[in-house]
Amino acid sequence: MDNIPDQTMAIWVQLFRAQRSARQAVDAALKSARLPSLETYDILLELDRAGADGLRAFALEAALLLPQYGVSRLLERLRGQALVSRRPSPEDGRGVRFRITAKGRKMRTTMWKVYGPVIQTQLGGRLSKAEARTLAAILGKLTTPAQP
Amino acid sequence: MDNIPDQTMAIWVQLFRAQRSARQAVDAALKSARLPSLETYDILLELDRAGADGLRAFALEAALLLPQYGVSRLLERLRGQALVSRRPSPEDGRGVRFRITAKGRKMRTTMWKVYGPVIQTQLGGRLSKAEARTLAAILGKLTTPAQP
DNA sequence: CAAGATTGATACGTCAATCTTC
DNA sequence: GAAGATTGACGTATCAATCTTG
Repeated sequence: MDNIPDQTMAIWVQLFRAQRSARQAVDAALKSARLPSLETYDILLELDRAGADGLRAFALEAALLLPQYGVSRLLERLRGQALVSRRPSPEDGRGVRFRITAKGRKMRTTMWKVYGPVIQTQLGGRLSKAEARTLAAILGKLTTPAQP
Repeated sequence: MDNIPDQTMAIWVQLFRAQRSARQAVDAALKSARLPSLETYDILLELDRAGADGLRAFALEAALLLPQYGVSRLLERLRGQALVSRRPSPEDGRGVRFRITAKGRKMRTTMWKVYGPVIQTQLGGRLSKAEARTLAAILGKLTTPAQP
């Protein structure tokens, strides 16, 4: 009657739980340190890597898989906290370039000191090297390849 | 300088992506069929399993790992759509019992017809049985055991 | 006072409409 | 007209305060 194999359901449930468990641990650690969200970290990381030229909003959309308005609203808030700055894009009158500020760079470092150890405890520290390699290989097969 | 091994970061990124990829596929399928969210499905499933006596709100909190107010607000909406019903708990004057309605049961079935095939395509269908077993076993190690 | 549950105020996410420049 | 980006309106999530019964 129910044609979905039990194994599929088991994987789905485990994948869901494992991710939620790790994610909640990170969220809780950041919050208890009164630091911004993981999403903010990801944006700061992208902008830090991008260097002096910064990034266009659509590049952040692609990198973080956020919708346009999500990037727009999030960057608006980060700018309010002076973690990023913006200026019109020189090469495209429609565009905007965002750069990380010195304060933003410092914030990212502070966040990493909390974030890094948590994922080490939650993930790396619970698996042998062989298990970690196996896990990464199998999970890689599950990530959606580009859609038609 | 950076003491978190690359492997830990790799697992975290892959775990995150794999879950997001599957989750987004499910969300998109439900939305394009104009059906309620996965969270709603989970509540309906719990209530369906609970049978005629239904469940207390705090039992749903525990089962779904939602905060109190989350359960309260979500059930309030589901009741608005007549998918669940509520009545005062006979054994505890503070409590409330929620039950799934016939309409709710039908909705759950309808949702499963969309939801099930998507996870089969996204997850089970991409792995061999051996990989699936290995994956489930390793992921099981990552789920947080009870906190002190 | 603690447990169960709800609610007001507020923050954040989402959709569709909009504006500007290409 | 399409791409890049923002915004108003609305729905949902979150926190702290509250209410009731144990």
